[in-house]
Formats: sequence, structure tokens, C-alpha cells
Amino acid sequence: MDYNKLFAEEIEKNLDGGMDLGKIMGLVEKPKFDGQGDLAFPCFSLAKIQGKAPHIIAVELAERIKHPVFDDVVAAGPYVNCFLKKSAVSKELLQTIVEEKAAYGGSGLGQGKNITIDFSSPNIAKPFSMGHLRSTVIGNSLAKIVEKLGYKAVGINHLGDWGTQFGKLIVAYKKWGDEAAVKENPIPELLALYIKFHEEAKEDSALEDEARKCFWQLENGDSEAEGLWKWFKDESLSEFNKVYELLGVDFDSFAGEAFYNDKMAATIDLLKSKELLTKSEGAEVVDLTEEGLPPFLIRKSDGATLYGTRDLTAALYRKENYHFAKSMYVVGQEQTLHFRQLKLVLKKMGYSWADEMEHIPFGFILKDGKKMSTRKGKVVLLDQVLKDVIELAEKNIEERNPALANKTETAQMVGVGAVIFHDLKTERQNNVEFSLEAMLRFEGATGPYVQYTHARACSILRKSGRAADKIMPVGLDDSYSWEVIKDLMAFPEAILKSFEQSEPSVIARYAIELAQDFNKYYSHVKFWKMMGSWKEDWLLFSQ
RNA sequence: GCGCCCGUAGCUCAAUUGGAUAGAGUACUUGACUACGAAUCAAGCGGUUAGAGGUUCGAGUCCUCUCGGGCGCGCCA
Repeated sequence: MDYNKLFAEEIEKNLDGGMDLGKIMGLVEKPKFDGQGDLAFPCFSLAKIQGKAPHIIAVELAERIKHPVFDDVVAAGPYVNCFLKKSAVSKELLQTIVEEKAAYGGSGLGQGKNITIDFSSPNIAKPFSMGHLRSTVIGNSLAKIVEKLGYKAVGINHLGDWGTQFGKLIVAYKKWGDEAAVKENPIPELLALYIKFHEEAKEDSALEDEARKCFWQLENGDSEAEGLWKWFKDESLSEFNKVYELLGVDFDSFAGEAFYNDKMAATIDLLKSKELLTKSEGAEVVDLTEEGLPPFLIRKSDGATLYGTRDLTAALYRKENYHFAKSMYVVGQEQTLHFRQLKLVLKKMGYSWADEMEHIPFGFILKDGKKMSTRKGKVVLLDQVLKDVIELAEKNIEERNPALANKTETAQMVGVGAVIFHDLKTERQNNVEFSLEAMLRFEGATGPYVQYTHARACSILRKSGRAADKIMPVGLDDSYSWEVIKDLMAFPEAILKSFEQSEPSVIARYAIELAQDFNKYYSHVKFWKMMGSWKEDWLLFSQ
């Protein structure tokens, strides 16, 4: 039952025209303060139409509305506030949840449609940084939100596995590398080589030329270079996969930049045939001065392609192969310009579906107020952070609950949950100052808080000896459980909102609020009759 | 120089997208485990929403300017 709609219908009925149902529904909101009821309707816009003062309209309207599931309808200044009949509403809602189970809160909005989500996309031979963690965690969460609404999410890990940097790496490896050491410890070794290259190149500029030449060889199928490249890639991937497993993330495709090598010529031909390619300063570009943006580079003066060429090719490929209804790119905000250009180029090519491409930027992880630099090796490794946080969780368990059965497993869930939740809970556009301390926090608005709440709820359910789906709701009417009921009722809205804004933090905050209200209920109402309602905690948490 | 993002309690963040009295967490002070898991709950403290104008019934939210921070701006990704 949609009570917003019901309330709106009742308002419309008692209004003698003047405003249609859709408009009324858009205005219905939640009262801001306790004791003001469950639904509210502001009469300001009505005042304009009827030429009467809003508080007078509110009084008249409140008097006329009567309905069996409304306990009371009162005017409070310019607002009409509605109190729902707690027992009836809660009984019905819990019944719905028990029936729908994990499907509760979803919808068939995206039935039969695909959404591609480009996320994580780490660079081969470089450590998995905290920045990539953001993309990974946000992208994965969006995938779950989208699927909740019936879409098929296609997770794409657009690996950074191509570009001049590999020329540098291969040169460095041939000069200073050690096979055994790389095998032993792939990413740190490769990173060290990369850093050494930049240090040496400062003294000896010939190295840069050598790297360029080496990348040229790689592009043209030199077998030694290709062998090394493939080796680096395999080693890196197996390291990344360990992280993904720990985080509980998976992908439908690992088609990275290199995947598009043999497909870019077709893209360039296409641009040529549409007469969009122009020469500028020796390079080939798509001119965007009409749109007020700098030109989009397609080919360097030496004939080599760029990442823009690859992104363009990838967009075409994805449209053709996945027929996406929407294509998301969870990529840092520093690339906003790049994606604006990319969309415009596609529009110029005549593809209206470019409008369905959405760049989902997120803020930086800062260290001392500055962006972290990978090149200098000044980067915090995700590996280490996860290790630290799991260790702390283990210590906590040892102190608080030494009798627990599966300690290491629990410590992992708590630790990883803390890191993920920490990342998810603030709006993605905000920059976040890297703080190990904040991630190690298990109290207050944190992942572990939500997990703990869920564990408590499960524990009750277990001790009750009843299956959650066999419980008959009785109709609660106390104020503590009412808060929980209202939260549960708001779940579908929260899902929809997080989807519309591509904002996982909406769900994270929702989970916190639900957990808070549940804990309040838990400590005040000493009775176990509200079975069945909190199953959702778990579901929420994983999103 | 031009463009984009941001500035809310000591700290980290919200505010139903223009609505009622700006709310949580943390920190600090205090109280609660002989019935459900104290990683919890209850109470207190904490604000000129960076600043100044403007738009209107109404602004943390919209427009202009100033200050302060971040990020981009052709052959890197």
C-alpha cells in the first residue's frame, strides 16, 4: 500500500479541483519533526491558486479528510499533517515484507534492459590504490542498486593495460629487473622499477626515447615486448583478483584498453567518413570549438592513438554488444572534461544514445589536503589498509567475544565492511582525507555498527526458533517500533533515489538510520513480537 | 588567465532538491548490562550555514560579487 498516494487521493477528493493528483503527490512529504505525524502536505502552492491564506486552507482541508487508516488529520500552520493508524499499517507492511522477502523494495523498472558500468579499472603493474578502491566500491554498489530495479548490470573492468607507460616499464625491467623478485612480489617490484625509471630519466633523457621506441615495438607486435607485457598483466591480474575476492566484487568483463587495439582503425575510418577529423598542430583531432571545448585528440602527430580514441571505440563496442539503456563510468572527477568531450563527439557522429552515457565522478582521496601521487611512490596501499583493519577487528573480537566460533572469518567481514562502508557513506563527490583512524573506527555510524545490529536481530530470530517467513505480524503500535516500520516503508524510495542520483551513500545512510532505530527499539521494548521485519538489514548492508 | 566542484557544530558528514524549530556520528561530561549480543542505549554540551548583496510568502539550498580550498585546460591515462 502506498500511503503517500492514498493521502494525496484523499486530499484531491476534498479539494473541489484546483490541483491534480500528480501535483499533490509531488508535494506530499515527511514531517520534519517528531510528534507531527507521518505525512505532511504544505498548502503554499494551493494558496496561490485559491487566493486564500495557506493556514486557512490547511484547517479546512484537515477537517474534511477522514479515512479508516488515518488516525488523525490535523492542521499545523500551513501544513496538513496526517497520522497513520500504526497497528494496521505495520501489520500490512510486515506482511508484505514477509511475502516478498529479499525482493522487497525492488521494482521491474529496468526489466529487460542492460546498464553497463565501467568501474574499478586499475592500472596494470601499479598498486591498487585507495582511489581505485572508491571506484570499485561505488561501482559495485551501483551495480547492486541497478539490479534491484530489474536492470541487468554489466560490470566492466576497463583495465589500464596499454599506453606509453608500458614502454617505460619494459625498458626498466630489461635494465634493472629481476625475474625471481617480480614473481615473488609482482606489484611492488614493478612499481619500484617504474619509479626508478622516472628517477633515472631525470638524469638521462635518452631513456624516454627508448621507452617510446619500446612502446612502438609493443604496438607493432614485437614478441619479446609482448611477452613481457603479457606477463606483467597476468601477474597484476592475479593480485587484483585477490583484492576483488576479499571485497566481494566481480565483473562481467575485463576488456581493458588493450582489448580495443585492433578496433580503433575502424573508429578512425568512421570519423573520417563523417568528416569530423581535422589536422591541428600535426595531430588529428575532432574540433569542438563550436561547443566551447578544447579539441578531442584522436591521433598523435607520430600516428599513435590515445586513450580518447580507445574510450570512443569502447563506447561504440559497448553499445553494439550490450545494447545498453544506460552506460555508466565510475571515474574520478578529474576526467569530467574528457567525458564531456567524449559524449559530444558521439553526438556529432549522430548517435543520440550518447545522452544515455553518464560519467559518475567522485572526489579524491587526499593526503594532507593534497592528491596522492602514484609516480613518486607516495601512495597508500589498499592491501596494507585491509590487513590493518582486519587485524584490529580480530583484536576486538578477542577482547569482547573470545568464545566466538569463526573468529578469523568474522574479523574479515567486520574489517572489510568497515572499509567499504566508510567509503560509501559520504556523497561521492566529496573529497575525503585519507584517515586510517577513521576506517578503523567500529563505533557510531560505521559498517560494523550496521553489521552488529543485524547480528543482534538474527540472534533473536535464531533463539525464537521460528523461520522469518513463517511469522504472522500482529500489528504493532508502540512508538519505537513505529520508527522502524517507517524506515522499512521508506526502503523502496531510498533505492529509487540512490538510483536517480547514482548515489550509494543514500543507501548507506538509510542503513544507518534503520540500524539506529532498531537499536532504540531493541533497548526500549523488551519483547520479541516484531519478528520478520528486520531481515532487510542484511540485504541493505550488502548494497 | 578560463572552466568545473566545494566551504554547515572542535572533527567527519546530513538536511525530503525552495518549505515548519538546521540534524546525526565523533570528541567531551554523566547515567544504564541478575530478560533478548554494552561494537549498544539514555541525557547534557556544541551553530550569525565562509562573508556581502539580491530573487519571494519562505534561502544552508537559486543569482551576482568577495574571500578560502580542490581539480582540469592537445599529443599522459
